[in-house]
Amino acid sequence: MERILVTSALPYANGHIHLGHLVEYIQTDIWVRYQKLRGRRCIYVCADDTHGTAIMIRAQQEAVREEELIARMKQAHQRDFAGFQIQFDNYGSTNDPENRALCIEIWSALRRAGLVSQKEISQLYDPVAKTFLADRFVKGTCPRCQAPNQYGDSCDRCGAHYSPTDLIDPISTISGARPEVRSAQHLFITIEKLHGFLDDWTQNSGALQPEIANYLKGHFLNEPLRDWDVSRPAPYFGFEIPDSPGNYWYVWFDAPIGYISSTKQWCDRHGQRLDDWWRSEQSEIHHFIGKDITYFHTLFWPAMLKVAGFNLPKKVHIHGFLTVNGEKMSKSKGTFILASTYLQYLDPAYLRYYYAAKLSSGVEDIDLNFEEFAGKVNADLVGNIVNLASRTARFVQGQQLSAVYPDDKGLFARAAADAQQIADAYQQCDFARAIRIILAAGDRANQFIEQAAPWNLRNDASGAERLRDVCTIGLNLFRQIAVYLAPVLPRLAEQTGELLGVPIRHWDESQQPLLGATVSEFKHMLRRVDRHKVEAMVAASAEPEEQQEGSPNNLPIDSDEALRAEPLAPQISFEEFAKVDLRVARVLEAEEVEGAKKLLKLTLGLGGDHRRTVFAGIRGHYQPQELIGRLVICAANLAPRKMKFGVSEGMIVAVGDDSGVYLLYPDQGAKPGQRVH
RNA sequence: GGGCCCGUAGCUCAGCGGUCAGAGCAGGGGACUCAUAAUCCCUUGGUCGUAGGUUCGAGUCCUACCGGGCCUACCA
Repeated sequence: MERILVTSALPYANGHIHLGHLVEYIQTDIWVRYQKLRGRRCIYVCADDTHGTAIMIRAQQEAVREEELIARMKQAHQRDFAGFQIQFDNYGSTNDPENRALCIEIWSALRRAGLVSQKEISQLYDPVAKTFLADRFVKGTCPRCQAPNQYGDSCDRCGAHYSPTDLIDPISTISGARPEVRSAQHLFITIEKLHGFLDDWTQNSGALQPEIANYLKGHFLNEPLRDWDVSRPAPYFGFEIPDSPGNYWYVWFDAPIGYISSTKQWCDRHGQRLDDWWRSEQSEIHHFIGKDITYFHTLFWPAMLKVAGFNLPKKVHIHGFLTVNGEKMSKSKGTFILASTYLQYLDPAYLRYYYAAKLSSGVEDIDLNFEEFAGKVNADLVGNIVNLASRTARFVQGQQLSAVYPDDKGLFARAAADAQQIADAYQQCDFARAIRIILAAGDRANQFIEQAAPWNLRNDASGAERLRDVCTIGLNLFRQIAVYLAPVLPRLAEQTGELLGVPIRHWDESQQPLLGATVSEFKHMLRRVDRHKVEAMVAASAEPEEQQEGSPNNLPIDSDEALRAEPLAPQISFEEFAKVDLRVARVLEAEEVEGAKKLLKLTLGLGGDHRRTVFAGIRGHYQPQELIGRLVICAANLAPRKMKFGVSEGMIVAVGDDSGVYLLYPDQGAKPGQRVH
């Protein structure tokens, strides 16, 4: 195939990217990077989905123009994606002029095919906000079970389905006004006329996973397809329909067209013809979507493409949802984690790897379990894979790898032969299988190094050649794995290129060992997951208001063990307390103290040039790296104390004993130098 | 109401009609010390949700039931 065009679903401009979205974008990005690594001509396009009532209302609430809102959100989305190394070839917007032009083109085709009809629809209307109300913007009392505060389409208490006009005492969630029933003319697409085509395409084209094909057959295609309502009366934020003034295309009509218009933008920038990508036998289209938007992409969208003469998707890859610690993401539990929040605390490589290790080609949900997340990354990635480089490169720093590949008992050849299986797994989106095969190669490599014991060869001149050979093998086995993992961990592939002086560019580099290359100084490629940071991320994501809603009965029952172990000190006066000057300080530097078992040497900043050197007995409980930048509380007027390793000019406040030490941190907003009162 | 998916060791999963059901992590024991408390070796652990059926033979196919998740078109 000459060209491969890949898309992810267009994120809605009404909210920020969170870890649930990222399942899809990371999955797609891995697949695209795999294709590119194989040397295939592949582009990855996406865009912001910007239209609809929700955007209009939000813009009203924030008192900005819609264009401003969506521009701001697009910028935020792109920054989040870049932070996770998701590499789009083009990122557009459904509000771009290219999209309008393509909407018109496809609309005309639907008109010409006689598929557009007009019908009058009765809908609830908010007279205050002056807008028609989608079901989700209406609340009221369930007509069946009398449950209050139910949405306009169904009751989550008794499960009844009804029309919003059946609700008792309905109110608009936008203005609080009582909605009235109004009717308006809507435009419909008679998708039933394409029923035969959809039967065939969904069941026989191979574009859909079997369970999806089944689902469609059992649910939609077993009866006449209902007409699809594709217009909304003004006011609506979207494109006005040229031949139906006052009506706008429903957001789900123009959203998928964004796939094409984003491609168009890329083509215009690269001197390519759009038709070579969207109307060509030599091009295949792959959509990656979540299961919630299945029918839009497997019924309406193929119907539109068919009528307008575009290529049909070669494959619609449908994935499940993300749960966190086994439950739906929850704002109150701090498991509704935004991409930007994650990036403040953790390396994106962790999540890319973790998702890859859990993703298969099915539509099952995947669970992000933080305990497993930390364990998997630390054990598999750092302990097994990266450790291969870490434990061999240092022996041959600044030297060259052997000129002839030494006898490695067939290890390199064996892993080279795995390439086909790994490639198949990537191609089928069964990344979990790819990772399993790759990890097995890592295990074999570690076993080899264990047996070859390079550390026993280094001090012996006669062992120098053998040492070089062993490290040549170890580093090549590592590099081979880095090639296989390059789609998942692009940064690791880059670092491997830097270490060995030859960049990784192609899958086939897994097939031949690298010889004679000069080994650079080894630098850590990936740090272990710091569980404190995971906790901090969850804490930062928790919405405090909802936490307070928790019943007092849910408070943990604390033992008085700590109090008994260390009884309260004698009472003091306020004046005595006030003598202690506690200050907020920022950790500017942190390092382990040579020769000391428990001490870390910290440089604290109190703002401006005011600095203190403090020795704290927290080594083993905190990594120096993780402390840098944090705010702590320091006893600032304590007399300096000479210690074996230098003078300590204060103390930092912490609780605990040898079994665990916990630093105290000021809440957000505190500034260095502020006094504790 | 209808539909789809899932239910295999404490956890995450592999196994998709045929050797005594496997891996990683966690747990237990040992070795090593090059490495980011990394690595290596050994080891504990499952009547494969339940009950029937098809078959010479079933986690593996069929049926029912139980449990969990999700979807159900003028919701983005």
